[in-house]
Amino acid sequence: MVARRITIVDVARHAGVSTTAVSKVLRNAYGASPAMQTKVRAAIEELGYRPSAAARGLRGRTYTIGVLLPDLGNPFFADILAGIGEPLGGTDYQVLMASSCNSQAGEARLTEAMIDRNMDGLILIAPVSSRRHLQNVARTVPTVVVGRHGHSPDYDTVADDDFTGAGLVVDHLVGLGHRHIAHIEHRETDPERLREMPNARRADGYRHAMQVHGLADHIDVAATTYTREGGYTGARQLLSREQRPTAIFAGADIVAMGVFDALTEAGLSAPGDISLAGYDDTAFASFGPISLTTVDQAGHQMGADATRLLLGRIEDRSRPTAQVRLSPTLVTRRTTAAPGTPG
Amino acid sequence: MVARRITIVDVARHAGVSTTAVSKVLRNAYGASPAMQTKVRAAIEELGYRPSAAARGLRGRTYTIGVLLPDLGNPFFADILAGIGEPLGGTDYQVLMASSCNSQAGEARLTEAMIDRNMDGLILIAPVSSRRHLQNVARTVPTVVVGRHGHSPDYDTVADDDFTGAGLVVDHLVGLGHRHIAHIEHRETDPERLREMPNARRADGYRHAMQVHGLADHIDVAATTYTREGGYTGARQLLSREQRPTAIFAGADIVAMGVFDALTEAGLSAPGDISLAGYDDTAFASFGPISLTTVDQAGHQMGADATRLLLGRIEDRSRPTAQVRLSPTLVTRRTTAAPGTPG
DNA sequence: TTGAAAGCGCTAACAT
DNA sequence: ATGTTAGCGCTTTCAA
Repeated sequence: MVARRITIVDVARHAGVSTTAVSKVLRNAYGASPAMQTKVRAAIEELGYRPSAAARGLRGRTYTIGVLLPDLGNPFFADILAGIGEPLGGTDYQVLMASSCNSQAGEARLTEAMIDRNMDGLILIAPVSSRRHLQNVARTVPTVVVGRHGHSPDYDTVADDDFTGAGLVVDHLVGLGHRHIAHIEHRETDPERLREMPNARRADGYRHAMQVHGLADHIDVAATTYTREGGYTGARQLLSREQRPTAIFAGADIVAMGVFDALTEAGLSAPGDISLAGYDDTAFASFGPISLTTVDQAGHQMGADATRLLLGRIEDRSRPTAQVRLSPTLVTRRTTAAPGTPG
Repeated sequence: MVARRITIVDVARHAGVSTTAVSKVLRNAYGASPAMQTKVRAAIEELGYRPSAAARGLRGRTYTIGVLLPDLGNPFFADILAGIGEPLGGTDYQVLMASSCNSQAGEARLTEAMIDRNMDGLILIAPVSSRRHLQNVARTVPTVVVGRHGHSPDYDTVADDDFTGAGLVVDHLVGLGHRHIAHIEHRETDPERLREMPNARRADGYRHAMQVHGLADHIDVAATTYTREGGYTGARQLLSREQRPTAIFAGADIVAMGVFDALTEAGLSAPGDISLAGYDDTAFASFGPISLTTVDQAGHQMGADATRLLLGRIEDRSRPTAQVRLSPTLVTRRTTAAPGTPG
């Protein structure tokens, strides 16, 4: 009932050549005459042969790249994914993704699963694992880490300059006349993550920019999480301050979404009652009724760069690692205005 | 430099048994005494052995389930994904996803890629491929199709009762006093898809419900696509009608998002100027400033049911196919009100 | 340039 | 209950 799959043996027989010859043509390897190539390709075509990636993996490559996402709910990752796919057009590589649910355990399980499935390379997006774990992964399989700072001799990195990006937001708000600018950050205590995670760099950038503007006394941070719930909780904290901020810089658009939930609940609006800025420039930010001021960190390009680095590392595992740092840009929309501007 | 991977041979040697014995323990297969089990498990533990899914796949299973998503931008799919993972906890199965970019070519390429990688089973979410292609896939590998109607002897299906769901929305709007209720649908011409695609069923449900309420003359459909752009375009069409509708039923929340874009642009709001309902009950719908009336189609449960059906089919490929039909429920929020209600 | 033959790590018949 | 052996479909030496 189920048709037997066409194998390389069938192709070889059909073309009247050896399986070795077919293999060489498949891989564009050295040692196949034009005549041989033609013959083999014709046989492949006629038989509708497709190589088994699983079997190939046992000796050579699986032509599979694994992408680890923290979660699917955050629309920012869709941008990165689109970028990742771009340089792969026209190659035999396929991208397979998995979501780690933002947990160290999940990341460990999934990186192992991808290694066990002989993937040729891994792209880890904003991983929360320890540096040690990342190194172990990278020593086993070519790896690129996206959205996390810190050099490594074992993996390449692509990240946005989050420190500067946060500064852009503060500069913008100060320029509008704000002084009480609060920030909602993702709570971080681990010293390693404090150095490497984008959220920590943004919080640092916020603090630094406030100081530069002589507003050190007005630094006000609500430490929650980079989720919609975190934004809601953080905003409630900030709104109940004795000295309520006139502007909130949420560390991510998804956080700003939660801030909006809290504002709505409190009968407030942005920018009428309070200015609000996010980070990531997700599709949500450009949404008409919201029109969120945010920071574009070029997710698409981050993804494309990551793929290019990975393909390079797959070809040559010993080449020195690279660190790509992308410059963010401010996207001014309608949720930020001078304090006291009527809604 | 790169440590050689531990194989089943290492484990066998370490435990002083045959590789067959180890294999049996790994698979909980018949023919391994408790003593043997203990010995082997200890060796596995000590050596930190993990089986190569790739190698296993060549003979048995890869313990990998492939999920095909139309796109990552639509937050509804995150719900389904969460549901898919649920019954897999505690098993050796891993879920690997890929996004087909909503194209037939993409779906064909990715289903092939998953088959070439020896996946044990496939879950196809709202596929746009021809029924013929789906059958071919399902005859090659156990397959469950989610979010698409139509029986098949080869694959199981899980779908929401979209026809009824659309009726719920119309009933609600009519109950509020609306008569000019318009619908934005995903344009469909292919007769097969007209029968099977959820969007077509929703459009049918809308038309049918309008007739039941004696509003056949007020049926008004803008045919675009189930995207934010489609919602925007459709809304612009509807807003420029001589007889402007007092309510719009968008076929999906993501479409409603585009409608909001258009409303904002036109200086209108919901429900003040026009009532608006969506479909899917995504995270976006519950967003405070929006609070969209919509239909909950229990994405989580759809995913969980799909996985259970798939696991069953993997165990027994010859069992008859099942069709699970889930009942949608209306989620009333703040974008719908009686016509003429002040915003 | 071509092909024969030996594996990759595992599972499944088939002994014992 | 345990082990021996032959593959799964491919790639990679290594001869010819």
